[in-house]
Amino acid sequence: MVRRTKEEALETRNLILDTAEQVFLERGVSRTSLEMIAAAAGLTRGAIYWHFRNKADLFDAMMSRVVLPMEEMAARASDSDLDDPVAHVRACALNVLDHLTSNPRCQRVFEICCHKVEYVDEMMQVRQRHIEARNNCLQHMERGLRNAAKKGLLAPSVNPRLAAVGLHALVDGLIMNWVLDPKYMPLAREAKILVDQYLDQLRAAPQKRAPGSGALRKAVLGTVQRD
Amino acid sequence: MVRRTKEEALETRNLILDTAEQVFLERGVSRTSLEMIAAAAGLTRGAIYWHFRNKADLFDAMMSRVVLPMEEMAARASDSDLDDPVAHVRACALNVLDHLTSNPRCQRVFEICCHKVEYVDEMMQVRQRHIEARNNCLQHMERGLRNAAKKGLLAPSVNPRLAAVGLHALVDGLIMNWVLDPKYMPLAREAKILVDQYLDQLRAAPQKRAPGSGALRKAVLGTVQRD
DNA sequence: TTACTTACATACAATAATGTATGTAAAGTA
DNA sequence: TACTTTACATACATTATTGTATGTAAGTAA
Repeated sequence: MVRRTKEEALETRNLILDTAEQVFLERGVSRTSLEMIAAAAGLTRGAIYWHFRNKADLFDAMMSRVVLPMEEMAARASDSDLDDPVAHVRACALNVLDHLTSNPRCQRVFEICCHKVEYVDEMMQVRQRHIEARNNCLQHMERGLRNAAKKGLLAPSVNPRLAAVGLHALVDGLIMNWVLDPKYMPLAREAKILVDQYLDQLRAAPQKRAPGSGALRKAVLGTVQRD
Repeated sequence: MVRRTKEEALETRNLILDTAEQVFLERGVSRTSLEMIAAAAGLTRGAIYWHFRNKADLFDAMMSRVVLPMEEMAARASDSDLDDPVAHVRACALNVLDHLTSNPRCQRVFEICCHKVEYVDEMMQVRQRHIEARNNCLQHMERGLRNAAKKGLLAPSVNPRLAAVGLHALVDGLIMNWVLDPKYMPLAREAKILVDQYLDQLRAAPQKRAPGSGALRKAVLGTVQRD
């Protein structure tokens, strides 16, 4: 291999990351040596050690390519839709689902960080990052629901924190099970129905119903097909 | 080490499994050598190779100590409560939660198989077993809800399969997030509330409400504390 | 053009883990 | 009691992987 210019070096770096994704997915992070990645990319370990300090650093870079854009999405989502908090929460959840189902790289990396890596030592910080992202998401949802409650959009008996925990667990559970086995169900479509159902239930209190919520409920449930 | 009798050999086997649990939890499955486990147990690799073929076999045995009892639980649960299917589904979900929160070994092994192992090669069969168990659980829930629907216990608009998927994802999501970080919330207590809330919503259809369901709903939501 | 730096490839040394083979003392058995 | 088997421990050979050190040709700046 001959000497490369700066742009070509960046291409090499991306090639390494792409290849690492592939090989990690096939063989798991622990069982892939840097030699395997290098060979699969048509390079040598020298190239990898030039761009990354070691396997953990490479893994981290691979994660960042997926996580950073998603964190930006979340940050942008915080600014909008301040007038209808429930719609905002809904949009957030559906955004994540949409992004996941439409982005193959995201799917691969999710599969890797869910089932192809062990969270010990240096990897523990990735896990910590995951926990913090979740807590952020929860706080965000809770604030949204709390605002909605203040505007009288929710049943007065609804506990915003618990409702947020429930919604998050529902979405997270759907995602996890879909990642585990994509034949599980058509994620984007059915998750949407379930999320709407869940949110509608928060609105449709027996005591006092927001106008139109019944209609929404009926419409939502009406899309459900028996098989 | 001197020669052991049969019962003592069984003790040795259990000691190996207990120790493996510990070390896998601390260092991850890939990074633990059989030498580490042996040393931590005050034995040598010879003992491990006598009782197990290799690390995968040892891992499998460790899993079985937790999974087999749970599968038995599930099998027993299928026989009872045929008159009130919804209560049955509820009991199933809460049983799992109760078992997990009250059984430290179950917690350790869950943590291991969720975050300390990579599902490749021989481990793929463990994953397959997980998928099948989930599908069984889903089918079981769906049947329960379908029976409940036949008895008029559910809103007619409820799709049993989708409702089962939702309930399962909710419980699974709660468990996963609690395993990820037990500080997350008091699992047993709050999950119970959310499950009841979810099931009550299936009953409390706008069109036609089963008698008493409104009271249940109110009682359930009433236990929610604002913090 | 020279001198320096970049972007890799190649070579080397050290370690660690695995599976198997062999050793051994006690337990079981006839 | 003598033999066989069990339940381990010990020793060995092989292989894989890592980090680093060094080499090198091409780009880049003065």
